[in-house]
Amino acid sequence: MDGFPKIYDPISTERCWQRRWDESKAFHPDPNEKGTSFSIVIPPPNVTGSLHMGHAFNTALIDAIVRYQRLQGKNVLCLPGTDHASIAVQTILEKQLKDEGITREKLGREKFLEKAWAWKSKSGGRIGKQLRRLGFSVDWDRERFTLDERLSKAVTEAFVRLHQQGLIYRGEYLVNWCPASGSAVSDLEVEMKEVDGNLWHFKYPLTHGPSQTGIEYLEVATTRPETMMGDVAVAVNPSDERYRELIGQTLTLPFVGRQIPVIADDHVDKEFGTGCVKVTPAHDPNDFAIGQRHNLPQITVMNKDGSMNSNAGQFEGLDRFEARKAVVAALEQDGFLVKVERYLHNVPFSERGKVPVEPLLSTQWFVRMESMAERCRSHLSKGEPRFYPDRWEKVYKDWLTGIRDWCISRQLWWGHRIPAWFVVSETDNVLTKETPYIIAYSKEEALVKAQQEYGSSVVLQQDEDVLDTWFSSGLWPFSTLGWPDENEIDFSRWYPTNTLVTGFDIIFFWVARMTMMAGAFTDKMPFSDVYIHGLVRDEQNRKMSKSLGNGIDPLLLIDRYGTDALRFALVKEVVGAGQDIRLDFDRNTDTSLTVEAARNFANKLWNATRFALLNLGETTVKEMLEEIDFSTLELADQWILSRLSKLNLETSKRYENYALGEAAKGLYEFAWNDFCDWYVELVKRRLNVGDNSSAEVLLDRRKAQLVMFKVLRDLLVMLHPLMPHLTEELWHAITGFEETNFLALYKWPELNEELYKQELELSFSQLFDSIRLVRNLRAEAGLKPSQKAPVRFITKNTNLLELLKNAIPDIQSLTRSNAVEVFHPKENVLKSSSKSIAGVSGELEVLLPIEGLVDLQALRSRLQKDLAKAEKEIVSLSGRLSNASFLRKAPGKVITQCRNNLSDAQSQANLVRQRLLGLE
RNA sequence: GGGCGAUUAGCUCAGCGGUAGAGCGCCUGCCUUACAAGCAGGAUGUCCCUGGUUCGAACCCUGGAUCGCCCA
Repeated sequence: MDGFPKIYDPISTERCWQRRWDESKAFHPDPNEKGTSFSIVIPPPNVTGSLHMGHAFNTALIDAIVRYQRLQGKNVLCLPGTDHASIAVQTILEKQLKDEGITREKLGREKFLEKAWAWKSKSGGRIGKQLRRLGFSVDWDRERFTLDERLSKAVTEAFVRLHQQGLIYRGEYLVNWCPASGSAVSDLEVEMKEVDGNLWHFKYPLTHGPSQTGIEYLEVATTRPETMMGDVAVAVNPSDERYRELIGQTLTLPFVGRQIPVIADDHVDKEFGTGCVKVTPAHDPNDFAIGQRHNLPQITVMNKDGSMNSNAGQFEGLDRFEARKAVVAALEQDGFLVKVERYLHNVPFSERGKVPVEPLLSTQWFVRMESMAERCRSHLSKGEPRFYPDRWEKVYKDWLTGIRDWCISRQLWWGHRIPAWFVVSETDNVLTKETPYIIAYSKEEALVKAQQEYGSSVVLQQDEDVLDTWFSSGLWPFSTLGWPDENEIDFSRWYPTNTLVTGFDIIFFWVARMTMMAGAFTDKMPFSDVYIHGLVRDEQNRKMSKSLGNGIDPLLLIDRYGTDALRFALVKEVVGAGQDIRLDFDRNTDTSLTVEAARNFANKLWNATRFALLNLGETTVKEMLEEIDFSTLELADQWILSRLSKLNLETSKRYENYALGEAAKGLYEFAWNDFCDWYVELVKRRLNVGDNSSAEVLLDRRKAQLVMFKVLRDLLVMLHPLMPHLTEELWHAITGFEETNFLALYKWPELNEELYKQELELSFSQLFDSIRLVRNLRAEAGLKPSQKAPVRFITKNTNLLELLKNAIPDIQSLTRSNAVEVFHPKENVLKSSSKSIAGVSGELEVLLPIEGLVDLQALRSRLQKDLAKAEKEIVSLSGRLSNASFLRKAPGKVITQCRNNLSDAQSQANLVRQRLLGLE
């Protein structure tokens, strides 16, 4: 067994199979092949990133699903790729440029993009390598990147079509402006954070002196004093008696001197502050709405870098936060500041830029969402797609209901440039809000169109902006398969895809965008199932993130424990319904007890296989498995095959229903408990016979070998989706490496329901209980494991009696007894052993006749403990059984069980009492 | 303000109407020739609180507490 060391080395094994799968293109499906299709596109990782635990988790789940489907004989495509992550890449590159002392504007668009591509190919390659180390069974030949030529073509196509349908428009609206990245961002890229700030109260004096009732000024409260130069009105509630007489009058804005009207608007909350609200339409979404209702001007007081502009008068040039201080100081100095309150309020932050977002008026491109969302809602009402766990369906649906338009333009360079050409010659060669534009597939087409409309001397200028990365990601399930060319064979073969597997954090960003885009362009939902999983959290239950620096590098754990161990640990922890999982990790030693346990499991399987091979004999496993005859097997063989067939049924159900954690646990328990702890131990006696034994004994050995290999092989297949490398290695090992195909491309074991024997399983669990009882007694008696001792069973239960009699050799070997006897109480054989150690379980009495060694006191207290337990049970059970309504209303099955349990407890109590008397 | 989830053994989590479970950790004993990354045995719980439904509640329903997340 040179090639089979005692300890499994995952590193070399995993590397070997990864290379072989890769080189033989094992996961490169042929679209022309027969069979049911199954397809998954992976959530494209950010091309700039490196692999984190979230990817490892997502990969473990997807790979389990696709590997399972392959074993089911389907024609499976699992398509990998990355997205271009506009803002992230650009942020990184600009930082690099800054360190070199230049700006992207100085460098120029073309040079900048060259750098971006160079960086992409470096970092994209890294992601690919890392995904390979996870053993991800994707088709690398079909790897895609959102900026690929074909995917870019799909983006243009999508933009053009949406525009034709009137679903894309351009306009000046209040958008979320991120001063850090110098771009607009969408609503989803804004996160609200509670901030401990101030509420400043100011006086705005009435322009024409005191009112009839003597009011000289209105007091307004704001958290953002720096925007006051953009105020165009003060609003009060029309029903507010305090200010009714002032409506229509004007106030004079401090510093600026502008006269602004007092207006009435129902949306003003009378109770909040003074009931007067300053209205700044160009810097606040609510004020923007008020401004629209009252036809107010919009005065922008900031530049796009967050500094104050000329409308801010004396504050021009200051950064917005410096301006806040300066404005407050100036107001105070001039006597306009009434008071300052501490105030906890929500501030919108840019998710990427990590700075407060500035609501800013700006001309951008938008997608009209309502009709697209409506189409999705209608699909959803037909169960398309179906969410696992289903509660996420509600989250998805709620977001689609009352959806807002999507700002898709970004003032960035890295990305898909918007296919819009402005006819600047129509507006004196200057780009303005009024400049007409042409949407086209190419510059040439745009020119032709423009000339037709505006004459031959037009001058065109393409929009500088790019599209939101999620716009292209929204096309991912079909752009990767060849769309817009719907005749593309991959598209017709694998679209729509089957399952999308992703974290709940991107249901809106990505899942909903894909369904909307797919609905619009393919008239189908892009996948039938959405399997939503949780996030991996750190040992303190925090979300792992780059900015916290609390991420755990999966490769660190892979190097230490192996990929399969990490994957199995992650999946086994999933179990429940899309709950977050917490991974323990010791940062000082880079160790994880959870992953270590999974590694130990891998080693257990390795050694179970090692044991099997040590007992193989001369024939090959292949021959062996062909000769198996299920009709003449020993009871233990039948038992393990019954357990195995049950496992087969349960496990395939679990894989189908995305209950992967349960699948993992079920396989773990079967492998470790049923197979290793019981079956292998039982079978050792039968294997451990000399070659010149009788024909009957040799035949029995043969059967044991057969069954052991059958079970092991099926187990390896079923476990393969979760631990692909180890199982591939062991599967080849037990076939003597004669098999040229991969386990990964093999087939799921056939389910033979005739092997399922409920009665037998019950008997064996009784047998195991009996054995455990003996072991327990031996331990209490202080017998060394190596010390042989006799054991006697006494029971009046004839079934149990038979069972134990038949299993005498097994009991002997599993309890290290040198003589096992089984009696009916009528057979009066107990006299000499009244002082032996005894235990009772139900109707079974176990005696260890080892007088002299027995500690009477210990024995008595043990029996008393048993008695107390049995008596407690008797009280509880007889209480229930004497309850008339229980007998009337409870199902017969439960009552019968209750009666049986009671009679067990009673006979146990009686037996224990007798034993105690015998000790007097 | 609206919604979702969690709360079970020291830790991480299963169980979701019929006498409380697993893994890890802990204690005791074992190098029993597959595995000490192992084997055998053992200890450990007001199943967050509160009412209610039920013959019976960790599980279903009221109300509440704490923690976390999403949306406004």
